[in-house]
Amino acid sequence: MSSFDEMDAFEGASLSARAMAARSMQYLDELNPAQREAVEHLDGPVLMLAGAGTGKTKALTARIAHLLNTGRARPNEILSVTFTNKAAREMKTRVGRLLGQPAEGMPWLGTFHSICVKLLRRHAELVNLKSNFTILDSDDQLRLLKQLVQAANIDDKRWPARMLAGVIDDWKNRALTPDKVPAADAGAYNNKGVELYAQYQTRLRELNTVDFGDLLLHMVTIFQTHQDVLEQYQRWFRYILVDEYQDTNVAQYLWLRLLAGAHKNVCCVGDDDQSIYGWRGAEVGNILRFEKDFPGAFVVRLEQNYRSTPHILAAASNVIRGNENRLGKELWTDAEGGHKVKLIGHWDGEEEARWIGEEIDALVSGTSRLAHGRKNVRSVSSEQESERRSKSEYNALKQLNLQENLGTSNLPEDQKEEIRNKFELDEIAILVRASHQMRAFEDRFLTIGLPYKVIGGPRFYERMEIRDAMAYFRLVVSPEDDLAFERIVNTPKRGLGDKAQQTIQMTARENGVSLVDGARIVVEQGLIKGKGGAALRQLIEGLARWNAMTRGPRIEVEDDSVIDDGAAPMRFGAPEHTHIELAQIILDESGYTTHWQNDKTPEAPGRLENLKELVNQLDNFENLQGFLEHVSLVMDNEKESDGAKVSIMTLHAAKGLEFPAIFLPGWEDGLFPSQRSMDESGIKGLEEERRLAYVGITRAEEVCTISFAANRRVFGQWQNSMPSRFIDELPEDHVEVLTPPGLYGGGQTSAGIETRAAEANVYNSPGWRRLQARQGQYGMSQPKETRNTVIDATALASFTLGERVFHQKFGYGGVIGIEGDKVEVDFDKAGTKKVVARFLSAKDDVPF
DNA sequence: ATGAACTTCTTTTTT
DNA sequence: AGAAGTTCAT
Repeated sequence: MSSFDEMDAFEGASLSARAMAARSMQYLDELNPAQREAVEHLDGPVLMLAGAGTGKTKALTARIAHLLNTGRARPNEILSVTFTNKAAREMKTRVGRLLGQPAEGMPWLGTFHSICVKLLRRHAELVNLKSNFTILDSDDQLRLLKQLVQAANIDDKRWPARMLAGVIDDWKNRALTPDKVPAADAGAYNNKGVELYAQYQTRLRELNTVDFGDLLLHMVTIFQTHQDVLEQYQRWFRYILVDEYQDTNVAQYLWLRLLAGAHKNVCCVGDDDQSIYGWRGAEVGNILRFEKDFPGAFVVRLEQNYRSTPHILAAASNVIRGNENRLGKELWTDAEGGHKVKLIGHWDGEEEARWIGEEIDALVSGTSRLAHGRKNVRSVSSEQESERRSKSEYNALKQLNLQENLGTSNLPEDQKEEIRNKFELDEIAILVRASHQMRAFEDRFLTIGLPYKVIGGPRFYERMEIRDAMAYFRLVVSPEDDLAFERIVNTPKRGLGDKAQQTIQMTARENGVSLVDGARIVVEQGLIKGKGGAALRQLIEGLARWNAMTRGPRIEVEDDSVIDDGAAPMRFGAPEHTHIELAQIILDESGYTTHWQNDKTPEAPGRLENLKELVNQLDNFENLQGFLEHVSLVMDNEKESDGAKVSIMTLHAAKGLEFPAIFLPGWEDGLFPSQRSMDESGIKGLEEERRLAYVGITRAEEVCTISFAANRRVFGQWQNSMPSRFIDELPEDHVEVLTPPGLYGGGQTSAGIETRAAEANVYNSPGWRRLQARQGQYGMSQPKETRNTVIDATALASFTLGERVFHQKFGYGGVIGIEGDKVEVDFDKAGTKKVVARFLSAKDDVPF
């Protein structure tokens, strides 16, 4: 590895400090006082507590510009870490714009993971890896663990490999190598957790592979055990910036502390109220503890919000106030007017989807009652929004038309009003708690022809055909990738079943070689007869041929010790085919393309389409290796957007985004807050759910509509539920309760006796009564008929001994005793419990 | 070895 | 309701 001096020799690189100094410092004038403090306080530890919509990214990018402008650091000496690729991209473009040139000179602006890959490639040998290690995806990880579990003779029914994966992930998040797992965790995974973890790590090394957690873990290990390496980077990264600090886990925290340990020029930006990744190992404690970790830290709060109307802010603030452990911030805004947060209840999930669909139509056509007088709050729109707006020519044109219409035309007042109130589809988003909620909306929007897109949905690179194709590429690039081999030996079908694959495995193991080499031996010795043998020979020969095509003559490059260039030190001459051609050749010659061409299922054409898209994407990369690495790190795909669409996404995926109009459906106890969260993490879990609610509300600029349904299909069975407890936490003065359609006895929704049963149940719930009380207060009419007859269908259900039943909290079980309305159940997972009958449903019995 | 019929279990959230 | 995994007949 390069020495320090060599790095220093790189002084004149990229943007020179002098060029920067010549630029104006105009960006400072655009900041408010708090932002400006955060930007100008360059040295020593800084904690920037930035509430939602307070111009955090603006401050962060201005800070980078200022570091460069004042000559504190060169672009490649600033380490700037984000969590998501999206955030990294945005930072890059905005820094670029600020500097008036592309931010290519900022090689260390990226996600934790992408930066760690770069570092680890340079120091792989220190943790017994080769620098061309591959990165495992979760699919492969699971397959590998399954093998280990089976080899250890563990019943993977009782102890699923998934669970082991979770345990190991958790340890890695806490920066624990197998030898450091505390005794308290020894019982994990049936006492075998630690042992299997160690085996897993060994296996990964054998395969020259790392999983996601390893990227951080290995670097922490290296920094902890190789002082010289650490010091080198401590000196190189003169300034460190961290975005979304509240989401860091222990490993990331250690990594940062090690790197910042010498100069402590670290600026962490975050919002404890937006910490929503605790389940993934994020430690809110990191941000709460910052001042202790870095004594003398300069703490600055950004509290002026540029995004939302006062009503929306008030609603969000009131909800988050319910949390105990916060650093405490109060958002405020200059803006005035705007709409109250809307609240509406529905009969069931489908009706909720239908209603939202109609409201979106109304918003788009300018006739929505949700958004009268939109113009009043336009001035509030934040920077991000105006950027988005200016990006879209279509929108710009529309703005022009709008002004023309308002100013010069003789349109009647009401028509002008309509134009004023119009929203674009891409200004509207639906944020759900759990992704299964999306289906109702997709179904509905498809039938009414409303254009929508699912953000962060099933990802391009996670599709079966893409992963298959990638496995071929991987195998061609690195023939020792056994996992890739396993994936594609019999895809497309080659007549190589379990038995044939076992033969290959055994041969490989006996000879101590990779599966590809094992298979080659199998072919040479003719261990597999007939069709399968011939097909295997063809595959092996193909792999060798394609592998040869990846490179021309090999060229040794002298160690280029340039620290800010992540490229591997070995290069090859120009191959005969471009990697794009090669990819096509691989897919065609392996028979994979044909496989889908012959497939009669309706999704086959789409899959072929995706494969084509995959090959097209290769154009953006120099070679297959580069592409593969990109994919393993950047699993998201920016789909080409043809025309404006409504966005549907999870609340988690919505963090960092904003929309003029937001719909928040499914606010029902058990769904949101999620039952599982509360069961697993108690108060902590509930508080995280509440932060999620806060994140959701604060995404809205002008219109925020919260809704809940009395009935919802869960696992194919109807369940009724109470409005979310968070609804109680909304401040009445800032909420308008809309009258649910179908409440007046009539309507499409009441369907006979079943309706009555469920209505009785829900309308007697405390949540519903609260809602009704509120409606009265707002002068809205009561339902014509108040039904007090309690006919609770589920309570009437009788159970028999031995019957299979389901409980929402405890899962499946068998009935072992009955006492009145209490039933004793031996649950598969939760043990024996006595529960009230109405919380149980017969396994094959629909409650209504 | 393969596909069709049958089962079991799922639902958080993701770099 | 649907995916994913299992079993069974070809």
